[in-house]
Amino acid sequence: MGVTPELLKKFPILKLLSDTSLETLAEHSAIRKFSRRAIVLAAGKVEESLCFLFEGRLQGVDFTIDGREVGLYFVEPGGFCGELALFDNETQAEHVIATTPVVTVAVPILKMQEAMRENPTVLDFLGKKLVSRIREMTFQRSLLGILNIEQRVCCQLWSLVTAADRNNNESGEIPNPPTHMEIAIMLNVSRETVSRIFQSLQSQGIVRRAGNTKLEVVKLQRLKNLAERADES
Amino acid sequence: MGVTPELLKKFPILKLLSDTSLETLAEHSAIRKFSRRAIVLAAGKVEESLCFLFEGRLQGVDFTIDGREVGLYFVEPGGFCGELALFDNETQAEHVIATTPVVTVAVPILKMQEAMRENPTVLDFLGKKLVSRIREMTFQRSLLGILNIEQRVCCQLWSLVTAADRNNNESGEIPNPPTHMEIAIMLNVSRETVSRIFQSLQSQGIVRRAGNTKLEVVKLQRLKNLAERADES
DNA sequence: CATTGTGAGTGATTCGCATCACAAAGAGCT
DNA sequence: AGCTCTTTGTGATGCGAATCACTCACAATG
Repeated sequence: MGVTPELLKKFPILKLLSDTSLETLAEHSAIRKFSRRAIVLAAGKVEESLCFLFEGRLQGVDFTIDGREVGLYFVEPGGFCGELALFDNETQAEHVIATTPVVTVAVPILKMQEAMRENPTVLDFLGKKLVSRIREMTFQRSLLGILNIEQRVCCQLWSLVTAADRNNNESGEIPNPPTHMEIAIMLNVSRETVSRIFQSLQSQGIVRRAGNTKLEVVKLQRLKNLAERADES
Repeated sequence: MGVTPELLKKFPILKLLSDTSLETLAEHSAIRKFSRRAIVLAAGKVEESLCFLFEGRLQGVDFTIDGREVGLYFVEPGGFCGELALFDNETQAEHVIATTPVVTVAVPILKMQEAMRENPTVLDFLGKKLVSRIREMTFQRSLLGILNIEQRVCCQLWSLVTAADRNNNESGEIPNPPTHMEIAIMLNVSRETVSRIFQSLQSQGIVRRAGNTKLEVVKLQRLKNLAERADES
C-alpha cells in the first residue's frame, strides 16, 4: 500500500537497484506498523518478507529452553532484518520485536532474491552485512566473558556511544538508550543489577539522564576506564 | 609447496571451481603444519590467506579485555576459516588455534576473491556458510542464557552428538571430544565446574569415556532430558 | 628412567549476583 | 486529573559458581 520507489531509496541497500527493479519491488512491498512490544518477525516461522525499518527500533531476541529472554542485536532506521532466509530459505532463527512503535516496509524475499541475482553490488552489500553481523556477535560474545559485571555494562555502554563522540574526549551521548531490561538480556544479567550499576554511574556523575530519549555520558574518559579495567577508584 | 588440484578438491567449496581455476589456486597455495596450541590465524592481523583445514581441529577463540579466554567455534576437517576478510578486507576478528596438531592449506585471499567473482556458485556457498555461522552463534548465545550450568553443559553436549545419532534413541557418540577447558570457555564457566558436571554425568552412567578420542553417550534420552529441563531426578 | 607438561578430579572458602518482594516514579490513556 | 502499565529503584536473603590450592593419571620428551 503506497510504497513508492522513492521511499525504498531511503534504504542504502536498495539505492543500489536500478529504477526498474525498484519499481517492481515497490509494487510488491507493503508498509506495516507495529506497536511497542509487537512481534515483527517470529522465530521458527518461514518469513516470506524481509523487514526494512523506517522508524523506531527493533531488537532481535531469542529464548532459552528455560524460557529466559536473550537479547541479540538492535536494528536502527535504515537497516533491515530477516536477511538470513535470502540465502538458505530456512526459518527465521530469532524473534524480532519492536522496542518502540515502528513503521516497517515488508519486501518479499523472492523479489529480493531476484534483485540479488541481477545486481552483484546488492549481493556484495549483503555479504558485508552478514560479515559485520558476525563481527558484532563475536564482540558481543566476548563481552559475556567479562566476569565483573560493572565492567561488562560499561563496555556495552561504551559501544553504544555514538562513534563520532567516542574520540571526542569530553562527553558523548546515547541517542535512544535501551531500557535496563533490554541491556540486561543482552548482557546476561538481571535487570536489578543493571539498575544498580546505572545508579552507581549516575552518582559518580559519569552518566546522566536527559529526558527519556537521550542518555548523556558526561565523563567519557571515566566510562572508558571503567570499561577497560574494572578497578579504578 | 606441493599443493595439487586434487588435494584442493577434497574441500567441498573448492570442488565448485573449474579445473583451470583450481590449477592457478593450487600454484599459489601452500601446505602448513602446526603443532597443538599453535596460533593458526591471529586476531587483529590482516591475514592474506584463507585457512583450509585438512587434518586436526581448530578452535576460534577471543579474549576479553580482562584477558579471559572465550571459545567461539570449532573447525573440522574439510572446513575453512578466515573467510570474513574475503568480503571486507578487514583484520581477522578472532584467534584461531590448533586444538590438535593440524595440517592446513593456505589459499591466498586475493585469488579466492577472483574465484568468487567468476563463479557465482562459490559466492553462494560462502553466503550459506556465513549464514550458518550466524545461526550457530545465535544458538550458542542462547546457551549462555541458561542459568543452570548443568543444563547448559548438557545442551552443549547434546549439540555435539553426531546428528545421525541424535534420533537413534539408544546411545550416541562424540567423535573428538573437546577438553574440559575447551568446553568451559565456550560456555563461560570454569574448567572445574565442567569437570564436576562430567563427573556427575559419568556416575549416573549417562556418558562414558572411550579412549581419549571418543566420548560415548550411553543414555541419550537422559542427556536430552537434562538438556531440556534441569530438574529430573 | 626421571622429568616435564597437560588434562582431569576434588575439597574448602568466599563473595557476587539472582531472586523475591516491594515502593516509587514516569508515561500514556480517556 | 485519575487510572493503568511500564520502567526504575532498593533492601534482604540465599544459593552456587569462581577461585584457590592441591593431587592424580598419563603422555611425551629428553
